[in-house]
Amino acid sequence: MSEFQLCPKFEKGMQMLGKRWTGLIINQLLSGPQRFSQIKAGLPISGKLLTERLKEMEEEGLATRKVYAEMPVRVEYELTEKGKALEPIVKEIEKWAHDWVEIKEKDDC
Amino acid sequence: MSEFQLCPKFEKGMQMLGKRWTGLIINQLLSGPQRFSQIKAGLPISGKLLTERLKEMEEEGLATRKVYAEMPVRVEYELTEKGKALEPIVKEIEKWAHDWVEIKEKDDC
DNA sequence: ATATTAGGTTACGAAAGGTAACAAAAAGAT
DNA sequence: ATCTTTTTGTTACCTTTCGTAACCTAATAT
Repeated sequence: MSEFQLCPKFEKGMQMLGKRWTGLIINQLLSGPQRFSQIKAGLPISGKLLTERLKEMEEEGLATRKVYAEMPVRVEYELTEKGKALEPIVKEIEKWAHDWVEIKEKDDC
Repeated sequence: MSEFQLCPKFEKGMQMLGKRWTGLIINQLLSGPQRFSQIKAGLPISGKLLTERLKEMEEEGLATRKVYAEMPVRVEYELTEKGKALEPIVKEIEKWAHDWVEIKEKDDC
């Protein structure tokens, strides 16, 4: 017995956000274009996984990758319109987390 | 070099939603308390994973499990206040998916 | 005794995640 | 010319999580 009247668009969206790190990377990029090492410094993610996620995000049309052939090469990632449109979701998650998530230490943020 | 000024509550929230199936299960339960088999019928998830996720959701305080000792046993899962408070997030994801996700087939939903 | 039904659990191979060492490319130093 | 440094990855290797299918339990019905 299997009846999936689930909206495929919604399911797809959930799959994207429901992938480890993706939401946090988007949050990081919401504050503006950033280079690889900056994103990495802001999150407890390994280089391997960050590369992987950024590649996926490019393929999904959430972010763009730009290479600047400078001194040591500079690579910047920037959210597309589609990516920036995720901001309300991230903000709602922030609100919810603030109101409902308990953390041992007194980390009020 | 690692500088994580990331809010732990936010990170925790992201970890919860950023886990496969969790978002879709919450969406399913937003329409009211449901028994195990109903949830399973509404999603392409295996019984094993559904059990696992529901257990995690109980531990996180997102849902409760009630056993009714009837004919064949009936087990119902229901969102807590904390769980119901996720509704705005789910709605935002629905909106975003509707506006931005493209699907091959003409599944407008 | 056997079958049925709901809600799981177990075993096992496949896929994804995490860590750490290594690589490419290009400028600058020796 | 060779060596070093910097940034952005990549590879090898091991652990954890997923996914499928078979099996289990308890209570009734046949």
